[in-house]
Amino acid sequence: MVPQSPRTIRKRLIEEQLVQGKEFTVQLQTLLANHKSVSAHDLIIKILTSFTEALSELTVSGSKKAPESDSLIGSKDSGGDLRTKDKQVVQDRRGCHGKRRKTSDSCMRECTTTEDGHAWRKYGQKVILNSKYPRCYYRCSYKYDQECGATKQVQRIKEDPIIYRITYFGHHICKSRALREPLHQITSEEDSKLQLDWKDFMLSSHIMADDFSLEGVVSSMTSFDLHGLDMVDISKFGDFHFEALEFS
DNA sequence: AGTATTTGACCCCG
DNA sequence: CGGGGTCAAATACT
Repeated sequence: MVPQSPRTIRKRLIEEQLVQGKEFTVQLQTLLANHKSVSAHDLIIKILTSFTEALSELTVSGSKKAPESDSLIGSKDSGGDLRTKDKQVVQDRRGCHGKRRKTSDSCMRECTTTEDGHAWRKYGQKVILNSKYPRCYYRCSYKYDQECGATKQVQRIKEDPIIYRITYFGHHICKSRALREPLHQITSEEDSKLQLDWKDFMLSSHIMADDFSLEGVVSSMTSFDLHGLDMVDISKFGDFHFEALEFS
């Protein structure tokens, strides 16, 4: 008997949780098909527990994120070397936040679309050394509404077909845009686009086939809370998204 | 008018 | 010291 490494054990635990989550969801699908939505909430809770367990396993190491000391007006930090310029604005704290650590939890994927079902607000763009295309910085649109700390970076890496490298940081604790909108407000055109976007997103996760892609899928799933599920057509996510959960 | 994006300033960290 | 992440004023959009 070869002793299993902690990594292997963790991976097995995560796999168990995800497989269980998959089974629960299949049950839920059957249940909803039979219009017995009474115990659906129980199943949803089980599903969320499974994914949350798996997610916490994935993020337990290296996720010691520095709390964002959001701009306290007037409290200059110890450095405080605001450059002297004619147009200097007093108490300008631009760029005062700590640089993101490489160890902070992140996942990367390469997609043909930047759409991922979440609402993002662009807050910056930078030219990157030795890169043909600029890198764009996005934060969750609900950063302040729902204190959601998720961010992502998008950088085009290839033309024809256009491929974007998208790096996600943090996890959404908000309800995503798609889930906030009542189903009847989504036009058929938007609906089919959403499906394509999701398919592309999930397929790209499959292509990446590493721990991080798995984390991305799981973090996406955990944003489906009870209220969201009330509004969303679950069958939309039924056919394709689990193929991304298979371990390679 | 309210909201989103652009863009240069600012500064942390390797 | 400079690359790159974030801020926020200016600008564009709806």
